[in-house]
Amino acid sequence: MKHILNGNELIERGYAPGKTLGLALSLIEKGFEEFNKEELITLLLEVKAKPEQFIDHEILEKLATAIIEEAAAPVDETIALSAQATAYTVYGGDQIEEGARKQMNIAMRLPVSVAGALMPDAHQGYGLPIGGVLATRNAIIPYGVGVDIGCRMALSVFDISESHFHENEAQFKRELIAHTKFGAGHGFHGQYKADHEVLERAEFNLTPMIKNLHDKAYSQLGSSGGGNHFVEWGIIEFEKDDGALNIPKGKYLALLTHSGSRGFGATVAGHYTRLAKELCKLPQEAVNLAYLDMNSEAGQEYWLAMNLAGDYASACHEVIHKKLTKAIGAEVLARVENHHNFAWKEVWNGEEVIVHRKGATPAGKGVMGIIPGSMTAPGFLVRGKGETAAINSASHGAGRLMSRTKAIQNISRDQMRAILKEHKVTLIGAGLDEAPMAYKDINLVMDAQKELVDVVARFSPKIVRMADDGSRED
DNA sequence: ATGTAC
Repeated sequence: MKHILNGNELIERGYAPGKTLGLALSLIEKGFEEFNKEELITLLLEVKAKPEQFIDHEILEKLATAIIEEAAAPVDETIALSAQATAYTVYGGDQIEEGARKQMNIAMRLPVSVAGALMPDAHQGYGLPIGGVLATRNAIIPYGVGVDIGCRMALSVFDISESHFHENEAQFKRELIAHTKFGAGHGFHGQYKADHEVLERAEFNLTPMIKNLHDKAYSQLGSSGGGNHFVEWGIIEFEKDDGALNIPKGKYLALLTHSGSRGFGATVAGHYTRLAKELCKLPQEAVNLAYLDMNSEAGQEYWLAMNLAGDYASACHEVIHKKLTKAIGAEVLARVENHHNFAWKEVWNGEEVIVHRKGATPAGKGVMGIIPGSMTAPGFLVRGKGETAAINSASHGAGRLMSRTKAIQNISRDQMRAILKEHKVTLIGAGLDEAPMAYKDINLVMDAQKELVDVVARFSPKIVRMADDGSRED
């Protein structure tokens, strides 16, 4: 090397480390033989101070251009992640895929993260894993709630015996077909549209975007959508009297529904995720965890819209249950419901936090919830034990064993028919991606969360309706 | 999860 000038000397004299420093060091090798070290430093500091005077310089033009560009570039607003992830508890660890753990590790490095937990049905999602619970300080993460805001379960227990149900299965199947609606984009039209007071809520006027969704929300009220959503008749068994629900031990007909906030919630989720990504710049590995400050206008807007979507999802279940209860002429003995894609303000370890449950069932002490299995595996009515390490949560189901594509490739129609026959389950709709074999063993998942919930009753699906195979439904 | 890309 011709010159004895090194990078550290330039940094000491006020050159910022990075692209321009490297450029300066390489360019001085292309000439300046007559310059001594001090003269070189003076020259380079001059370029840095007044780059515009050097933009026509034969050698230093590139350096001057880079300095001007750097000065014009916006300040890097990226929020740094903590080097160390805050510790969190994993339930059913040996059944949880690596991708879900990696995502949770990143979430636990957010500056707003207070506590987290992975439920035994956890698997990889966008941002926060499905089956992930995250408590934050004064921040709400749209992708920590999930795309289907207010996705939830609802159960009605009827005063109808198992034998009465079996003697009239054809009628129950008929009513299930008559009063439910499945498929992406689908809803009710004209006189078939349902009504509910949620449609009168003032929050529908919160923003023009939300106002524009009112018609769609009206039309889709009481519909179920697609994917893993279902409406099913089944038999629920209480092995002992339940005082809280006032249900004597025994078997009853029950209706179990799984669906969310349809197109309304999906559009709200998409809008505020995009907004959060604009307002909250995070490193590449964490972009889908962009959060909104709860005190900001956007944060407050999302909070109201999310709660509206949650109430709308609840209303959809209520409409389905009312229609079917009326159709079969039954009396409802008990009703249980819960969100499993939502965020709540809760106190955890003495601090008010925002608890995000993305595919997780609230399981505070004494809180009832529903954890479905699959179309042939049992679902469970549970009572939370209020486990602090799990942030008062439990799994939201069995969790997937195979991705949708893998299930379609690996499971045959015959296998599907055989397992339905074996469990005496009648199925309307559904593709192979929802086959029972695509899911983990719910019994193993329940075993892994004995510290989180007690089982109150066991639900066995009998007549299940889901959306037809994806692609062509029109 | 959702109509088809704000």
